[in-house]
Amino acid sequence: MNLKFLETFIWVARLKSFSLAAERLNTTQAAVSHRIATLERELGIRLFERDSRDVRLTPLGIDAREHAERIVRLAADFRRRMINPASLTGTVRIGVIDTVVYSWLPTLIERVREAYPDVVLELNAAITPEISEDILDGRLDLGLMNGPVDAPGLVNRQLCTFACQWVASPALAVPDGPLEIEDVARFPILSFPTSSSRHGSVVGYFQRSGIENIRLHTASLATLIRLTTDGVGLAAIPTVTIEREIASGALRILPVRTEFPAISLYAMYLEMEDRPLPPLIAQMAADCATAFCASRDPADAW
Amino acid sequence: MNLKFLETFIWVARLKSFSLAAERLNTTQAAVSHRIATLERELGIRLFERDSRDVRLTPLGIDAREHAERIVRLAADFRRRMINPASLTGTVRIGVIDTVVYSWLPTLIERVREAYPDVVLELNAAITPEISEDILDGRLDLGLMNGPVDAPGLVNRQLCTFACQWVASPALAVPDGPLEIEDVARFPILSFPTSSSRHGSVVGYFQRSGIENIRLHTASLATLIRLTTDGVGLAAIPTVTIEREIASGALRILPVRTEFPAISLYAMYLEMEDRPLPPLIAQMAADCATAFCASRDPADAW
DNA sequence: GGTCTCGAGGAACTTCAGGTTCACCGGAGG
DNA sequence: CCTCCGGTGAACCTGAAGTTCCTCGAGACC
Repeated sequence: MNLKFLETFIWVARLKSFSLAAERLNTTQAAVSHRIATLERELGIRLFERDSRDVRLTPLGIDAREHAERIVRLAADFRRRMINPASLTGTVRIGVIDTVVYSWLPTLIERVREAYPDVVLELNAAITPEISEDILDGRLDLGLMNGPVDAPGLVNRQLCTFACQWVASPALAVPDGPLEIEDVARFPILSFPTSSSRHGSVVGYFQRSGIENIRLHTASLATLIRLTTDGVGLAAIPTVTIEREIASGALRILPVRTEFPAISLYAMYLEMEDRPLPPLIAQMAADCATAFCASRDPADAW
Repeated sequence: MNLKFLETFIWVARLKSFSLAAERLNTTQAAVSHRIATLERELGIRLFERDSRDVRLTPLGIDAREHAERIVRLAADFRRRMINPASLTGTVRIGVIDTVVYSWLPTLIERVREAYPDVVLELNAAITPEISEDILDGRLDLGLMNGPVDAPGLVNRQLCTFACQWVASPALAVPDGPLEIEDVARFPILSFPTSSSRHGSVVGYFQRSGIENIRLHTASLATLIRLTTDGVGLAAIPTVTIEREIASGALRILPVRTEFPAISLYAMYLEMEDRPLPPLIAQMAADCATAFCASRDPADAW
């Protein structure tokens, strides 16, 4: 019995397909078929019921899966704990959303450099749905993004939550004092890229209050901030990412009654026997996020 | 990472020697060296401190050993639970002491035949020290004997305890009524083979009462029973092994004040990744022993 | 009904991890 | 100083596992 075989078994069970599991494990479908057949022969039991339609676990297989997952998890844990950080090498491809870039990402990069001097980070700023797809398709190793995302085998690790506030340039003619959501909707709204999860929050925010006709502009966070400081409109942004603009007076927080929902950041990766780094870096990210929140107003970040 | 490598690591840690571990694992010392080196390279840490004197675990190695044992145990457990009994084949070499032969061994053989039809049992009756040595040297797979025995990697599983009573032939001129230990010592004493653990009990029994000069004869249990029924002397024997002789009146139990110590039976085997049968048969032996005790006077067997 | 597609399984060949053999080395001990 | 003992390193070998390619069976679609 072999850990790789158990891992293969788990992936076939998760994805209910030999060929998808093969793809995920970077091997051929025949190899997966062979591994499962070997396991079944070794144990003398049938793990999967196959027909041309799909692949299902047998009752014994369901049992076996639980055991197998425990063993593989324990083995991964062993590696993670025992491995010497200095000996880790290679490249980790990380997908990040802008919110992370503008909060604790620099700290994380610094800490990774210190802890794993021979590890190269390849950072890709993108939006959550793109990142999660890239992780599932093996183009990225780790995502730092909105969550959680539910997909077979995807580990979601919560990092922190950031409060969002409506902000505007002081130059913009926004009345002083408490604002209703309708007051906000009179201005152009600057939102995140159309297919991003954050864009959905903005649209949902107004829909819940029955407001339909809003003027929406979309852009990435950096551009958003720039446009907002330029007085193009209002934006709901995690306050921790615009500390400088608020301090300098380039942006001011608007006291809107209907609170904009906070966003939760997650680290995500596929648990793989031969890739110890993603969970380790996810752990560091959690540490960085916690440290970051501790140094901020608990109303803004927790 | 590979379960076989972890198992090798554990054995080197247990035996504190590469070559002994190699012997135990039926491979060459170079292979063991290679496996450890691979593990150490993979983890980037040193697991053992070697010098010409001996092999010791490093502090990190001590940590690793605990994790490794947990993983290997879980994997063995997985096999044991999932494996289809009907698919098990091969020969299991079992060492048994006579007490087991004369109590529940036939039941065990029957049950094994039913549960594992393709498994061949090779039985060897011997005394405890011989059996345990044969297990440690790989000449036997399982022992059913006195215990416990403490040796690295040896699993001791308690099965049952049998009370021992002094018995004699009614033909022998043993006075009726309660006997003192000194009364017993006046007769020739029939004991177990000199190097057996049971022989030690007999000698110790008299020594504790300060009795030195006893006439001792030694033989295996079967011969012992025969000699005792023939009136050669007295013997302290597990009552459950001489039920027939007592029922027929060939032997009678002597009411000796100083109780002879009961004996505990254990199943013993070396936990090995690729040998699922010994623990399974040990489990069946425990079941047989429990059933056997349940059908006897709880004062005789428990 | 023919045929197209999709996924599992099987056969033959290839690859490489891991094993074996053997020479070497360093310390202990006569 | 020599020898023994036990671990290491290197070269070569073996076999388990992987790859490639083919077959097969079951829908799905025309």
